[in-house]
Amino acid sequence: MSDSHHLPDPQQPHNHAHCVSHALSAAEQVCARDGVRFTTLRKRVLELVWQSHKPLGAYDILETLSRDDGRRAAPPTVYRALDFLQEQGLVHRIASLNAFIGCPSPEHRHQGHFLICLNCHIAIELEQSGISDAIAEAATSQGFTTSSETVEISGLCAQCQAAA
Amino acid sequence: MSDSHHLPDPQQPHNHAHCVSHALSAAEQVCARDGVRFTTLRKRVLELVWQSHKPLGAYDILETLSRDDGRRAAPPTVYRALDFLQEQGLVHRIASLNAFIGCPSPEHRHQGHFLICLNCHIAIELEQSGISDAIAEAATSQGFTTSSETVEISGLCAQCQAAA
DNA sequence: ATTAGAACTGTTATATGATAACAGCCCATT
DNA sequence: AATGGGCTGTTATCATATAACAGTTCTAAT
Repeated sequence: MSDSHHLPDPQQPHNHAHCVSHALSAAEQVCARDGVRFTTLRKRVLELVWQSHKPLGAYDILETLSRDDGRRAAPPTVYRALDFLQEQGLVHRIASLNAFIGCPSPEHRHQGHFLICLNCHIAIELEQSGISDAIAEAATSQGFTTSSETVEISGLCAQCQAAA
Repeated sequence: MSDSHHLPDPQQPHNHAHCVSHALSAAEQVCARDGVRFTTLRKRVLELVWQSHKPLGAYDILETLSRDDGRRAAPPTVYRALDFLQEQGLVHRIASLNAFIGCPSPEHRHQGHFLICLNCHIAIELEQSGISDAIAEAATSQGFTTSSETVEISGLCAQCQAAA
């Protein structure tokens, strides 16, 4: 479980196969650790979510799945897999997009905070950002107890700005 | 436009009629200032959104509207009004709830950041919270240019914790 | 090895949230 | 009073998500 190496910056060109294989093996480990079943379907869905760094809609996944199998899969098939993956912290849901994205560091449970590019549609998960601290402070000041955080920042990523 | 007085804490019992009348007159002023039409429909929808401090779904608004008029209103009627109100900064959309809530301070344009109680369903808009600073810092560190922020914190408000 | 129960998946139907497209109306300006 | 832009009505449809139940597969206990 040596996870001290860096994952590539999703904004930069990179060998994305590494992202996928890393995500899948991390998922195997998480599921083994937690004693839950990483079934074929769940693995396929996670793999599809990881096909890029862009959040993917449930119906997009459904379509790919249906095409691959040559028969029409139904929504609950995908939603149940996605629910499972979210529960295990393997994917995050992006509320502002109704879409799902793979979590790059599922071994420790956390809330995802995202930068979402309006141009290339990539979503970058922020880690150690100070945002959680600011939220905790604001919540405390109102006597509020936090149980989940939705933080989704839309704008332009560095690459797309450079291109424009 | 003297707006230096305090709005009541939505968590505390308060004379909610004041909230509504304040919101409506603020809206009148904003629309007059910006040269846009605060029509009867738009006013009615804003009033409905302000019936409580709980985010309200578009179809809830639609239902009330239909009931009041004795005939079935159609979704675009409400969505167009809501779009307008959002554009003017008079309401915010809560992405994690697919719902809408009145903005307590529409005179200056801003992103809403919210604490949302899972028990009583009230949403408290944070003002001056330090969250924006933390976001700006995180975005800058990634070379990202922010154009909009979705910040929605779910948990338990002070009142509901006290009650439990 | 067998089996009973739990967990997972398939399938049909439906709920819920949002928008496209076009017709008609109102109202501010001329 | 005419006209043109903006607002609203209406129908149809799309997009996202879930309920309910049937059937299958896996696991754990015998």
